[in-house]
Amino acid sequence: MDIKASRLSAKDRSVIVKAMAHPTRLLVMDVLTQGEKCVNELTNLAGCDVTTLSKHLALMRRAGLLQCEKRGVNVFYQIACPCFLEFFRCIDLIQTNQIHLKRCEAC
Amino acid sequence: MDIKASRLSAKDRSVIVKAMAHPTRLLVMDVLTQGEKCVNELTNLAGCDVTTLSKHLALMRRAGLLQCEKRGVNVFYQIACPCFLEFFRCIDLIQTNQIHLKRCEAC
DNA sequence: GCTTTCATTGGCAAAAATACCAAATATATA
DNA sequence: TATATATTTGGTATTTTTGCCAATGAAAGC
Repeated sequence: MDIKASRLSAKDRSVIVKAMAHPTRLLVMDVLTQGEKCVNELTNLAGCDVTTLSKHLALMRRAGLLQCEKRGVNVFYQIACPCFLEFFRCIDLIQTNQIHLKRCEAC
Repeated sequence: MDIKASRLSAKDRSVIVKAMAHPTRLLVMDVLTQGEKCVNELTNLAGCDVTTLSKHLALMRRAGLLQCEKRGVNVFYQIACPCFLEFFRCIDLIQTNQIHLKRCEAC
């Protein structure tokens, strides 16, 4: 079964994009492309307070970026949508591309 | 000649993602997928003050999302990287996908 | 039961982002 | 040159986001 994406409004899109727009959250996304991790592990990798990371994760989950599953005392987070690898490639390309583009003389 | 994207840090990526993370800026991106537009036209579509839109555009340009060209009194903006159509499809899919995903019982 | 570990939530101060006004700049045209 | 139009920049009040502490909840082991 194929899922057809309906067109979102700019407002709705911004909720999702904002949920990615933070260094810590992008780091988490990147780490999770390797597979699921629990909050504890992610906290060590991010190097911030657990409570801070927990709030980042909750935000990302509400936006539909992540899914989580509780097993024992741990809560494991994983990426909800596999298209992010493509997304990051795109983002990285923007920066690289920039160097090759002719700058606008007027601006 | 093919451009190879180097891997960016989460911090560098966040600059680019943040530059998209606003309803008005996403609207602009969407409009510009149809082709270049001048600031005046974009202002009418966005429905905010010209000075506000101008600052949004400057931000997006600095991040490498947009390019601009001055012709006469007008400054025309266009998308710098064609991969955004793919990007938006991905974003829209997240929301649609969300409905189909099993919610995490623990969270 | 009590204790420990893992994770989330409430609250709040600090930092960042946003939006408008006023002013400046640039270009075309009379 | 003076005037009108298009756009950008400086300044600032307002709103939003962020990050930590303290407190709470939840599961596992003693």
